Amino acid sequence: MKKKAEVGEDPLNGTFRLENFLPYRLSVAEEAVSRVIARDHLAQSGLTMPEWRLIAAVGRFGVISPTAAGAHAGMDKVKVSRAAASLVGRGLLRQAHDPSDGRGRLLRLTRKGLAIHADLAPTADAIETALMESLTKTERTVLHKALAKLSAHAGMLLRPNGADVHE
Amino acid sequence: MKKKAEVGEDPLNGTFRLENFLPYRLSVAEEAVSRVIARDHLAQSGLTMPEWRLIAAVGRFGVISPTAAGAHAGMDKVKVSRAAASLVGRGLLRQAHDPSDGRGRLLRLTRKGLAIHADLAPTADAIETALMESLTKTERTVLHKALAKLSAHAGMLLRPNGADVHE
DNA sequence: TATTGTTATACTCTATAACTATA
DNA sequence: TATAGTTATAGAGTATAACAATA
Repeated sequence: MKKKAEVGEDPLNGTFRLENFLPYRLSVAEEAVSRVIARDHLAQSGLTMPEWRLIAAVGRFGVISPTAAGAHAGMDKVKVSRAAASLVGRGLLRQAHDPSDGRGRLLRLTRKGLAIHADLAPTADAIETALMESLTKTERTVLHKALAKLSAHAGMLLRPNGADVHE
Repeated sequence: MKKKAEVGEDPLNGTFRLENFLPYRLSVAEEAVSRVIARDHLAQSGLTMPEWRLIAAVGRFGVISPTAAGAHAGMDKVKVSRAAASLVGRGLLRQAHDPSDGRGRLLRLTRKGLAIHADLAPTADAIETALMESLTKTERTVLHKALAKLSAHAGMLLRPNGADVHE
């Protein structure tokens, strides 16, 4: 009787190591980093990550449409719309009609929003510095480049067409 | 009257570039990669990411406790418990009582679960290969190392104690 | 007919804590 | 009292599609 043998047949043969799997490591790193930011910075300001990103995008350009802001912050229009509504409610953002297009809006920060934005840049620098401390100069450079390549490549794999790996 | 000047005072001065901010780039890369996996692999098997990870952990060790599996898959006990319940419901996982500790459980894959696990390793290799294609050998090596360092460093920053950046 | 933006819905995830059963 | 695991609950995030107004 080899019943037991069938069930237990060398369970280690397909030695796949989750901890060496790039997507897993990416996910772990991303979660750890997000957690630091959420706890040490967002929590105090009462901002969510999408709100924080929107403030960064609007603050950088001064006046910008929701669509353009979303493109810069990696958010779709629904997320932008909700983050904007929330920020308006807290008096950090102003939404005006675009005089040149009746459908469009123009976003700009209020004085309160600008104050938060002014804080945001040095805070982000501090975060980045704190995180980057653990890396050598080469690692920092390569990491940035590798992440950019990975994002682009994954994005390409995602296209409905080129989607197939084994083509 | 300098009202206008106050509101609009050089909005570009704190030139913080979200797209160069490491946590943002990490998040973008992670999302893109997750999306590829979810769409091209998980969707077809009907597995969620936690379920996939749990199968990987159990499949690798053959027999393992939920706690130990969670430690290997980066999941807390609640997530493990839910993923396990779901996998048991689909006939992919078996939960037995730990004879040496009445509180503990022992997880092992069913034959069906083993079949999925057997598929999982080559699939993961294909994903990894497809993603890594875009990187040079050096970039791959450095990326792995940098992610490990970053995770560890962020984890350290998260400790209730050492939490302070400016100590 | 296409586009900008808002709203609705349903689903997944996450975090916390309460709970059980053992130790 | 502490630990292994389960269950409950509420909050936040996500995706999708339906919708209104305008182009």
